[in-house]
Amino acid sequence: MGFREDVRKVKALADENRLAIMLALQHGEKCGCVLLEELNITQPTLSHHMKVLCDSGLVASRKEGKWMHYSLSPEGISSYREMISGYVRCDCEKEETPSACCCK
Amino acid sequence: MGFREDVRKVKALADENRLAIMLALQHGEKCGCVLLEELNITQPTLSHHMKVLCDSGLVASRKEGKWMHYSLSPEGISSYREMISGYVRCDCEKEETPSACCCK
DNA sequence: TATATACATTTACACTTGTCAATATATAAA
DNA sequence: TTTATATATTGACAAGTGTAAATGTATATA
Repeated sequence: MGFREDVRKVKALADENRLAIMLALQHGEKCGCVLLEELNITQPTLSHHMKVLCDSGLVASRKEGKWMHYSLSPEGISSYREMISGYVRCDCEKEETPSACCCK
Repeated sequence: MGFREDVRKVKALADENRLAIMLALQHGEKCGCVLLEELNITQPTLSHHMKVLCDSGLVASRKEGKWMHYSLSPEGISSYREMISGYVRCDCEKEETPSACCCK
């Protein structure tokens, strides 16, 4: 079974601060120093969380001068949702009215 | 901020064995002893994972004699997907063609 | 009652993870 | 070059987590 990579992606969101970062980036790109002001964590801790999010593919980064700009990755988001959908769904396709299933 | 409960739900899937259990239950109800045969873990470990999944709401349990029958919870699945969608999405609603966004 | 089976709980341990202080690196400005 | 700013890395530590052995509990059967 090769769930290791999927577990890594799931774990990328298994933290309060990283959930907060995902919300903070929903309205567009932000640099690290701005995120740092919004979250009650130190700079090394933020740097650690951004690395986890970027490694998962959910967040993309762009360096400009001495600033790092972070933004949600459309491909990463799409891929993440599809991955989750593979595990969090029932077998309704074999039912009589699959389109009415809760998992849709 | 109150991400604690959401983090707990995310963490419910942040384990290889629990992902495997979600797949094993996709085709319908199974009792613990059957799951035990499919996974390479001991009985106490399975019991622990089932508790985590049930507490998250993703899995429902039903006791029948000395057997515990586990199944995916439609409500739990629906709720989980909605919760994830709240974090893993961009701000496309404010764009010109939100329906064409990757996050849909 | 005695025995067997299915499952839960307790306990202990190794491993992982989030955190911050200290330090390092890179870039821009004075 | 010197100084200030933004970020990354290292190291240490406490807390959390997955695991299995041992044990407990409930139910069914002989």
